[in-house]
Amino acid sequence: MRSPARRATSADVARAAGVSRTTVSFVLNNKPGQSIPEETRRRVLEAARSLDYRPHASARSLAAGRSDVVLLSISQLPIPANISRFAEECATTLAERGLTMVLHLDVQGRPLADVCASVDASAVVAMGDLPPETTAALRRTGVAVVLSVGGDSAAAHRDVGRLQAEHLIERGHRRLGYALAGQRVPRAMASEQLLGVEEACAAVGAEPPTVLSVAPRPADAARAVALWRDRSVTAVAAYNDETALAVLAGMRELGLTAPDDLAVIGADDIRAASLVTPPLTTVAFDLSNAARHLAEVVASALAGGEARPAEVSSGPRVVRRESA
Amino acid sequence: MRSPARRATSADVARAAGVSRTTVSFVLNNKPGQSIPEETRRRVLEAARSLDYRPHASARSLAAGRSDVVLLSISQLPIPANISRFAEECATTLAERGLTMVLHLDVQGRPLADVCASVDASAVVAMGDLPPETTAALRRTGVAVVLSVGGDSAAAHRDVGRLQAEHLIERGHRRLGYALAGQRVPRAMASEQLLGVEEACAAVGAEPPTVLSVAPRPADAARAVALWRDRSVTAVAAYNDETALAVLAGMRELGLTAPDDLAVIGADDIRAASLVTPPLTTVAFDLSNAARHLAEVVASALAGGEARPAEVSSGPRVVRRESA
DNA sequence: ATGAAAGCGCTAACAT
DNA sequence: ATGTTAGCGCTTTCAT
Repeated sequence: MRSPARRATSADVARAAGVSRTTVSFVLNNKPGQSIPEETRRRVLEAARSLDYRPHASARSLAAGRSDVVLLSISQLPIPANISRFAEECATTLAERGLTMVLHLDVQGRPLADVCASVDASAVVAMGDLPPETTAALRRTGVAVVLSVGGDSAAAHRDVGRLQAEHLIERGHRRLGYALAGQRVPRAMASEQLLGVEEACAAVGAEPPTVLSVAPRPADAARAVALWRDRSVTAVAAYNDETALAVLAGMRELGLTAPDDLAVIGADDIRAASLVTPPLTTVAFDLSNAARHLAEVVASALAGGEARPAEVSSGPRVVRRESA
Repeated sequence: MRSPARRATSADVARAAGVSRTTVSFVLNNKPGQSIPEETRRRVLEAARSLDYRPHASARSLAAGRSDVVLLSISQLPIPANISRFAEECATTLAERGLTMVLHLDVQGRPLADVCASVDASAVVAMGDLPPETTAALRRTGVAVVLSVGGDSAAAHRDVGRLQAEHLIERGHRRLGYALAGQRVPRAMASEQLLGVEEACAAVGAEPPTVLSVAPRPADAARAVALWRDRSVTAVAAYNDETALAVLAGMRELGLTAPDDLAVIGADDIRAASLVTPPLTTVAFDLSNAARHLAEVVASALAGGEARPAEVSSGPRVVRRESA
């Protein structure tokens, strides 16, 4: 009947180092404005290490009034590849600042505020838009920082759309189509991107794109393709690579091939993009800069600064392959 | 200069309802063995609602000795579609039991135990294997329940492999290949699946599969394909759909087509599988039953029961398309 | 430079 | 049936 292996507390560390708990707290959090002799500091650190001490998160945040948990709320499912990468980068950067980021799949019928309260998050960043009332609820729950990326404030997706259209236009196309994903998708993201396409068209005096929604099924896509060709569209920009793949499949069903019968450009650069025939031209966006930037914003906001929604630019670039 | 909008505490609720904090705690957690009159209960609930009261997670877990946070640790990146769905289902089921599940991307050079400590998780389930020392560290950190799915204990992937091979064998193939993903992947998952393939081969007296690793690049895949054909392999089972897509791309590079020159079967049924040419035959596995089951195990373990690693079966089935 | 002491908001014996 | 009380482990002001 062995003892329950109680976890080491700061009192244990204090005892082992022969100092008070206050001192332990000071050195472990290296509180500024204290002048702790190197020797003492060393003893404390050593004691903590040897006891494998980890502060009890709940006690810590109860006392301090804020946790160091950041919640990243994702509302797209399955989680797109670039968002995974974004999340990873965010987590890493935040970790460097002593913060812990975890993901939440915002697809269950459960108020975001509930989840935040349960994990005691002190910041939440949402991919996509956040309804104002949700933001308010979050604030009321005690979440200090609420940010959303890819929402209205993010110019990133507009750039993606612009790039897609510019690439197509450069290759001589004048009548463009835009393929909306036939599934639930953050409205703002899609419409920003479309806006970018429209701007690029307008810039060269071309007609606005013919917007069609295409579900990820060859048959559905074929219908859309036929429609575009009726309207003498010669190139289409798709909301994302999966949608672009669907368009390609639709074309195949009609015996058409890209880019000659219809040029197609996607967005995301998912793995499959380079594995199909013809390999899909797409706009890759590297969210990792954005992620690092965002993480900094969150961290400094939490540290007392202001939470400016941060123009998150993703530095999109076209990856030219063969479909356009 | 308005007040900081302090969050309502259980004391506020008690005051509003005209009872003690103990009573509030009892009715809010509906503690068994107490006989609270309906009237009192109603008053408390009403007060809580009107104050938009949410228990402070850290205070609660500090006092109770355990949080209701469950961490799902994922080590594959990008997050595969079926794992997203699995996670969603888990979260939903756990929520019904009052638990909150969040995701952790286990790819940063940060000990899992650290993260658990930071979010004060009382259970962690890992997709894939967990090194024994990690498990030990977790335990030491105070994590009550440690489970891993897709690890040694999960027969699920073996079934996937068996199904792949059986499908191929049924269609007359006797010399099989197996395509390992050319990237970091949970060892156990891959080897379980491979084991399934081997078993199915053995069952009909066929030679064991020729295992080759293929990176997600057409050129690399082409090399593998050539090798298989040298060895008179006529069909290959791939670790997942992306790998299968790569094989298909490699074949195309060699002017070969599936299933005639080489039959290919994937696993996962990702969206792109149905959008390529030829449409990819694959094994779909619905992890949602598994998820619900797992959630139950976690919940009851947390409630005092034992944490049996749970035979998580995913009910895989082959989705026959045209590549095999 | 270090320590004593007072909470943070909650739960759970124990009393009434 | 409800209230009193004592912590949970930590941070932080105020003394020393």
